[in-house]
Amino acid sequence: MNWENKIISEEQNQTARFAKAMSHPIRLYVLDLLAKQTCCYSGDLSEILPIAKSTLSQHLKELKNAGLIQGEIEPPKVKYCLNRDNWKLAQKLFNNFLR
Amino acid sequence: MNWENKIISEEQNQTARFAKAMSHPIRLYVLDLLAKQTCCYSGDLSEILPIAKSTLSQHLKELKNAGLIQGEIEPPKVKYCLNRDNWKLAQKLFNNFLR
DNA sequence: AATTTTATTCGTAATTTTGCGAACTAAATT
DNA sequence: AATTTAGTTCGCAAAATTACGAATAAAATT
Repeated sequence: MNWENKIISEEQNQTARFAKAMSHPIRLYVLDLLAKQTCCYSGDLSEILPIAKSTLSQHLKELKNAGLIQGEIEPPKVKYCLNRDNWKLAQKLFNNFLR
Repeated sequence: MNWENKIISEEQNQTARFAKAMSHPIRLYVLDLLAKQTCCYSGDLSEILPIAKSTLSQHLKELKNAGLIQGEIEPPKVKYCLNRDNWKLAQKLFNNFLR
């Protein structure tokens, strides 16, 4: 869903992509948590959130695809952290957009 | 899609709702336009945007349902404007969230 | 009264999203 | 070598989203 028809700018497309990643309460919760602390394990999230592990995995994958988080393998666990660069980019884009 | 399971706060749910409204390039474009000028007619948007009028109507309806815009009937046209109160709320929520 | 203008709603189809449990992977432990 | 632990991927179903054209609505103009 990338309107490159010169009507919608690349900046707008990127903002929409970030918004989409944030548009599900579970994903927003995960981002919120990661923004407030350093990192967390997938298992910690799985204990808190009332969804199947496979569903959580999918949401984490979407956040990764959107570039907002990254996962480091610490066998047998996976530690997730914010992607700080893209988080800053999101700040910038939404700040501009909502001005 | 409103997780009122005390795990996800009402603030987070509201932020996710706004994000969802912003998650489509066409809707983002409309919001961007309305934020930069005062108001505009549905017909103006229809001329600019490469989608059917009925599709545009649906997107405008979603933005209205999310509380981000409002339409005033000026027969036979409809003038759309930002809902400034909720726009401010969105600013606040995203500012907090992305901090 | 018939027509024109502007926009919405309806009906429908294609695609995407969301969610689950079962099956699988990969490393660590027994 | 078998088991345990932590997560992901697969296969599937239900629901939501996106999009279109046709039909409709409502006021203004002819």
